[in-house]
Amino acid sequence: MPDIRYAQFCPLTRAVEILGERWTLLLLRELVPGPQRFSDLKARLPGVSSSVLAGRLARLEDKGLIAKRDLPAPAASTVYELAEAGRALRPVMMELIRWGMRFLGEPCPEERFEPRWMLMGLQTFARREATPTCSLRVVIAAKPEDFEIHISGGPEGTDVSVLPRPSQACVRTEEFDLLLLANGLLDVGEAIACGRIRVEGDARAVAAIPRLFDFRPPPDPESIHRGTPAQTSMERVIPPRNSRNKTQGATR
Amino acid sequence: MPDIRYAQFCPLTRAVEILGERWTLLLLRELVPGPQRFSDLKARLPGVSSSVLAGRLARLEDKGLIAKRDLPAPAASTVYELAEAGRALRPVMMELIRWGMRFLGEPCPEERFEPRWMLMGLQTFARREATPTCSLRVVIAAKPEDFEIHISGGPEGTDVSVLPRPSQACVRTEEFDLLLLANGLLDVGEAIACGRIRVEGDARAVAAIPRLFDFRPPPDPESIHRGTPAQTSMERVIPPRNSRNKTQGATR
DNA sequence: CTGCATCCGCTTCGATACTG
DNA sequence: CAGTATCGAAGCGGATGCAG
Repeated sequence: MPDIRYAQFCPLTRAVEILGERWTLLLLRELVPGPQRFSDLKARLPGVSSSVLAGRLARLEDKGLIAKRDLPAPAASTVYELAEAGRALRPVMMELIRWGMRFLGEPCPEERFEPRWMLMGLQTFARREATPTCSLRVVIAAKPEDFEIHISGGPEGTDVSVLPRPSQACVRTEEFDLLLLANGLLDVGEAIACGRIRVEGDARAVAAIPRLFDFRPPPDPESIHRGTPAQTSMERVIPPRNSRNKTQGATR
Repeated sequence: MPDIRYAQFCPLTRAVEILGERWTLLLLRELVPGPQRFSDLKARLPGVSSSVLAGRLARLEDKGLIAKRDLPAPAASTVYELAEAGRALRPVMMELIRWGMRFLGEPCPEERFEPRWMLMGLQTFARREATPTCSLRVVIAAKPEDFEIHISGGPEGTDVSVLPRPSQACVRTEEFDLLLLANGLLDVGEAIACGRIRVEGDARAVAAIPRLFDFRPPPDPESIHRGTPAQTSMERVIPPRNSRNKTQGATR
């Protein structure tokens, strides 16, 4: 399994040499909430073949993104978990999630959805200015097993985690309704009224959810500075040199 | 050229469906400093085939990442430039550059280097706390033509741009010596003394370069919170359930 | 000369089967 | 459960051709 090489001395090239293959980033995303076994990964990545998955895991372990660990006591199995270089990908994934939101659209009927995929999304769009006063446990009902997300006040605003927190309230949702609640597409009171979500404990913790997140994309800097965005580029306007003429060495 | 589809309702999946193919992100990187023609892109991306490049360009235009524009007056040619969704990739690229720095290492002899690849790198590692007092024009000597980068004080600390700025000083460097200067691997006085760089104007602008950038990677949050990073994961420790036993529906 | 389209040999991928 | 082996299909790199 030879490495992909672009033969460029550039940090972005180094990154895509490691991350740019099929499945690689999605595989790493699966390891963010916690360690996973080979079969867990294969089951949650529909369409990936065993050999490709094994190859990816070996490469990523070799590069120091993930580590293989043997479970000790009862479940004698091996799990894969993020290593330091893999954990350092969090800002990359969050920016990819922020950017990818504009293409999310509506879910196609044949598309899968795993509740854990919301974890980093909620972390990405959590407002740093807003801190929840009540700690909330969210149970997302899912088919093989439920998935829990804890929303509480942290040192840097809203804290979203899978780690257990003491919670004053608990809400049970289906599918990606938590996402709809967070960006205001699903009204909290309405969802409670029609039984779409079920709340126990302090209901204000659930009512506060829409204020804790901000899904709006950042403004385009080009449309701020200049008037006609269609005429301008990101940095320079045009390179009007045609091929190699006499102005070759002119450094102004 | 059918789209890559992972059949997952997830913003990260949407992002890698568009960006995850070979060459795509490197192609977009080439458009960051300004518009480029088809042949420019093909020349600067060694190894890419015409058909793949044409396919990528068509797809990216279709998705709204880039736009095709016909040059008006003398050079009757078409150029590709970033559109809004392509410009919005800047944070993604910067985080990929920040992450990829740990794998940059030394340049292999067969690896290419383009001065423009340093632009976003310098922007990524520019310290927000430090603002240069003198504006500096950097001319990087390159083979087909030189490349210019302007380092000046901006509203958000150090400003690095290809756009022309009024400059109090000018320095001429070779290859990636600007990178070495910025992270302190090449001493300014020493480089001047041995003729490796040539300075005109206020020499303090060049001497200030190492203070304007910080290439250190951010600390691993895991190694801060806990004592034994080898034993812990990013979020949860282990999922010790073995296959499907009776605890399937227990939500604690 | 630029901007592709076409063809060809090679690598990679996806699906299934098989094994320790 | 954790992979390895196999095989047809698709994607890719390189060369060539061709229209504007």
